[in-house]
Amino acid sequence: MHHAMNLRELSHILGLSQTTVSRALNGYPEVSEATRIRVQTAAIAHNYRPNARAQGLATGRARAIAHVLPMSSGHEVLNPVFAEFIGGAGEVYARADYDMLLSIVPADQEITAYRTLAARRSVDGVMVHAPLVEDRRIALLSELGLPFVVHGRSGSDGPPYAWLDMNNRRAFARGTAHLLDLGHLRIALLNGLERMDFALRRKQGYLDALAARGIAADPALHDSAEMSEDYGFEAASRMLALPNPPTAFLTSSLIVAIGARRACQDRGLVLGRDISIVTHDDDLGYFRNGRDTPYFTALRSPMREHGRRAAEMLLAQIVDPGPAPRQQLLEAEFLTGQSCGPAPGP
Amino acid sequence: MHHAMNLRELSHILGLSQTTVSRALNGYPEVSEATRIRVQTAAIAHNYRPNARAQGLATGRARAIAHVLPMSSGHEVLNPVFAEFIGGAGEVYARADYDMLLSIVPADQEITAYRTLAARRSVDGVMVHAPLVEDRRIALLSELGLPFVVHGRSGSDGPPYAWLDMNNRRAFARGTAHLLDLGHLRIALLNGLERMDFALRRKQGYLDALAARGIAADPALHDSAEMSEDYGFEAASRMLALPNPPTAFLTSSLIVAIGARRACQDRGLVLGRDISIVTHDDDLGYFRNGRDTPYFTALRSPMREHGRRAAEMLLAQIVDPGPAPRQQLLEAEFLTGQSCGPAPGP
DNA sequence: ACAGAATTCCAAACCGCTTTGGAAAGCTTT
DNA sequence: AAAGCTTTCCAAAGCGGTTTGGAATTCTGT
Repeated sequence: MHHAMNLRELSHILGLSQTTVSRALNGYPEVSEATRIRVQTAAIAHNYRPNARAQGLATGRARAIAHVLPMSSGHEVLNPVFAEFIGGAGEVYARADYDMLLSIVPADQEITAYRTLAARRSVDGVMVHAPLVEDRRIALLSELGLPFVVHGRSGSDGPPYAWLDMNNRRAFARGTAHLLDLGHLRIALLNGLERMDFALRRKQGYLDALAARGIAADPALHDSAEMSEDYGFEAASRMLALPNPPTAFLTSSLIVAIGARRACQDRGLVLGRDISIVTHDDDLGYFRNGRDTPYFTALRSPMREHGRRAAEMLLAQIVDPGPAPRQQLLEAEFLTGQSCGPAPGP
Repeated sequence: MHHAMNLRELSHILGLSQTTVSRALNGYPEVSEATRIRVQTAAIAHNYRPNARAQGLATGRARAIAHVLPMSSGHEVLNPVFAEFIGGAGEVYARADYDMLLSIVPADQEITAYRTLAARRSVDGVMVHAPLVEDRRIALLSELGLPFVVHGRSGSDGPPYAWLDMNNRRAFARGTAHLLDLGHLRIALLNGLERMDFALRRKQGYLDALAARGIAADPALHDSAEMSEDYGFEAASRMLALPNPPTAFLTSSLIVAIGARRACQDRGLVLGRDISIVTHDDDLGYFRNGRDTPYFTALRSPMREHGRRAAEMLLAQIVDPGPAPRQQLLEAEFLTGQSCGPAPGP
């Protein structure tokens, strides 16, 4: 275990001042090319890297981004969707030499967590995950003057802010329309929690498509909960046991679809013949919708790519806070799989 | 947007020196209780929190832990198992007022990433994920003098280091024995990548149990790959198509088991009657093995809890580097589900 | 050969905190 | 009232970088 080399020591070794060494390493023009090379090779040879905290203190920039994940007493911490998004964002940060700070805080301390982040100057920016229909974080962060990007949106009013979202409403309208085109009339929606902004928009899309064909939505065919395999299984089982069961499901995630599939299979229903499923697909690395050809007919929206783009937006905003906040609305890709077929005859 | 309050300003407001204010806030005894209260209320009123980088620079401690996740060109970044572990660790860090630094780096730059972390003094400790059978990181971190805890183990030789692992070998021996007890003779193993230490140990456990009954392992009933749903599906499908197919599967994760289940169901086999599955279960929040009663017969090893414990080990080691590195070997819990039955007669 | 410009380097201030070594003030003792 | 303790506070020196304002040196042009 050797002590860490620091700037003073390195400059002593080189017989130069700290100023010159610092400038040589940071690419300032006031230093001759010869000394720059000499300094750089010495830095590598002695394994010198500037102390992150000293550098941060001097420059006033943390070169770090925070992702705050609320942890309710339940289990919804780092779900696979967050994980994939964070993976994408992390790639971008790594390339740009930014650190990622992951804060996992009890849900009721989330606001405090943001305030602390700002007051302590721990990070240069914040990524906001999973916005609610009404989300206080957006106003808070604007007030704190901390650059941020929201993955998703929240409501529709208020001053503009930077966000990146998929067009949930259109995607779910499209999925519903696809099932309607196949003749399905009893289409069930297994949605996420509808205090989440994205889930509400998805429901609106579903209702839009039904309304466009003059079909009344049946409340018995609509459920909303945290997305998990057994939620999909239980909700689908319950609906299939109705006197007038659905002939198709629209699910809000692949995991829910898998649960729904299990429910169908348990009742001996064959997917694509007796029953149809259209699902949203976040394109998770560890849970793919089929290897090469899609298994479920799906609306795909690649989370990893969302993470990359959102991170790039945030970094750009930090480097140049000037321009008005940007927005990106991405369309989901429609994938035809093997999980859909025409509505079975009566 | 207001500027951040700092110590100097706060001390001016209070008419005290920075020293006194700092000591009042950090609980030193040299300050009267009256001024301490006066200082504390003023700090809250003016929303003062010490600048993280200045504090770190002065104390020499970062109050941060790094988790480095290698990102190969494939997709194995933040898999759900990592995510769950990190969630558990993050809870502990938050309670202890530590930050979590998540570094996502290209796999070939992982060693550099650790060196940089050490040289820049970015963190006080490191968590090592997913150790390989031969893992260079352990020697490197020892050499760098950076406290670390390994989640898992690597090989068996070399100087001791801190780790937390489940008893993979015993767990898989037990799972195999359970199937043997049910009369199964053709038991397939769908393992993870066997350059990972945990996967090799699991294979050993499987072989142990077979050997204990004098049964030769059939290479056709053994596969190993990155754990995903479609790997489970494809490997199981392939094996079921053999002239002499397996009557039971032992899978290395719930996700693989779900894929295997799909393969069985596609061939019309009923789980627990025609075919049995025993799986390892990491007890992931978002992918539970049944809601209240287990669906799959499983060896459960709660990842979240692993994360908590490993984080506690690491923090303890940072606070007091004195004692010899600790190790924790946890036993998996055996859960009886509905996925197993006696071997079908010939 | 010399003034003036350009190049190359450095001493010192600063970022915001902690912590050391006293100093000043308040209380007992004798 | 002086001496000796506590109690309470402060000035100043780090921590390890970046950056400003000059100074010393070398390079031009005449």
